[in-house]
Amino acid sequence: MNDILSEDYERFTYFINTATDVAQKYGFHFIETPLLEETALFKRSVGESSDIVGKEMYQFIDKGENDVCLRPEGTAGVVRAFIQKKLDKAGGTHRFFYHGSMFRYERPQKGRLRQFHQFGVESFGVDSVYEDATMIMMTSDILKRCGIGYRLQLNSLGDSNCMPQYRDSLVAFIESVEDEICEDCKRRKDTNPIRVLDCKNEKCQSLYENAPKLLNSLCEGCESDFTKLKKILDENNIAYEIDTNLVRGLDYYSKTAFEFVSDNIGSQSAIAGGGRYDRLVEFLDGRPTPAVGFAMGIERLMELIVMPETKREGYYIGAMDEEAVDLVVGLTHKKRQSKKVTCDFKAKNLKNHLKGADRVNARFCCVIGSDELANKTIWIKDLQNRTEETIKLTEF
RNA sequence: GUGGGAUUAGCUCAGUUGGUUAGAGCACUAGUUUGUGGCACUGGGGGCCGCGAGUUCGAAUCUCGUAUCCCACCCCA
Repeated sequence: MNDILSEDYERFTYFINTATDVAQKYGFHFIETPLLEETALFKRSVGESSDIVGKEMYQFIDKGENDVCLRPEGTAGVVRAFIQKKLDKAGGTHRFFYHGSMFRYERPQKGRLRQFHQFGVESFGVDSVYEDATMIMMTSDILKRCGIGYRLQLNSLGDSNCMPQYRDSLVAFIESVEDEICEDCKRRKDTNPIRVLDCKNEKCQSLYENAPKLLNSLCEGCESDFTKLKKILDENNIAYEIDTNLVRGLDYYSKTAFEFVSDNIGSQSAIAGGGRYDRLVEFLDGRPTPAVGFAMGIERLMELIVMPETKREGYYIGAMDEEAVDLVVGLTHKKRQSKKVTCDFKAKNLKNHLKGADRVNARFCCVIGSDELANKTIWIKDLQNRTEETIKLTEF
């Protein structure tokens, strides 16, 4: 759990605004879904075998005996809303983006919080691999506009034609070496066998060199889509690495899987992840609808965002005489109808007012002292150009 | 769920073998000319030393418990 304020808030909103602008340029529309959903939704979509559902959900029974939980990710809720609004039956394409809090009960560490924020995008109704490429381009655009460097990792997970077959052959392979692999891998064999491939245990790794490769087992359709995707990215100058071990942790992904990683933020290096999930809508009782999406973890991006230079803005108004304070307050109220104004209620000398104006990064420092009070004028200094003038109050 | 580290001023941290009134830098506030900013100088405010027990003449310091945070594993954004 983390508070977001001051400079963090500046960065946070800067990211949301930038990502929103990019998503809108791609023709996506904002969608807001509830933080609370029925637990069953995530069990059916994310998958019972995943850690997220297995042990990381903030789950409870509410006063109406409903089994609910705070959403651990964004896609399931958006798909639920998509189906509930009968957009699956309406046909056509529907493109959404969202941002908000997600909750996972895990041991916190750098870049991993129990309440965190994601910015995500979901596209429904487009089965073309061009849409997959578009998702990657959008992610890349957002990161670039925020000045964030990244590596893009790419894989294909196959579809219902080729994936189950591959899974079986992999499990058979694991069983052939089961006596020699680590405890974690033995567990993974049952929960999520593909995960064994990126086990960090060296002994396991050497054993798995001979394991069947997912990319060699793709069916014709998946194979040609993957080839096409790489071609599109090449032609649009988006660099990528093929990572045959890249497996999305959520059960609903198929075909394209991608992950953007940063080497500069500690061990939690994934800053964005996504892929295609053509079967999810029908898993949740909608009409079969191809879909693809991605999500970005905002907290992980925070320290990587390069903020634009802040410019001096607005006015600072202060008094050097107690008698002028009331006047200054009135002027501030008037000026605030159109400008950002900071007002200091304490009478102090000019130097302190100038310091104060600097501190709030004001463009103009306006001061009324005894001379100005007598002459009904106000002294104004442009702190950027270092020019100054004294004008009549009626002109201020 | 497993392992390690930390907790002293608003922030980053010193603090000797246990010994007077617990320090520094930054930040804040004021003054250095009732009139010129980012710098400098001088002063000032600000601490349940995470919390609770214990040992001791005496604990920020030693012991135990507890809470919180951090880092890593697992997994994920």
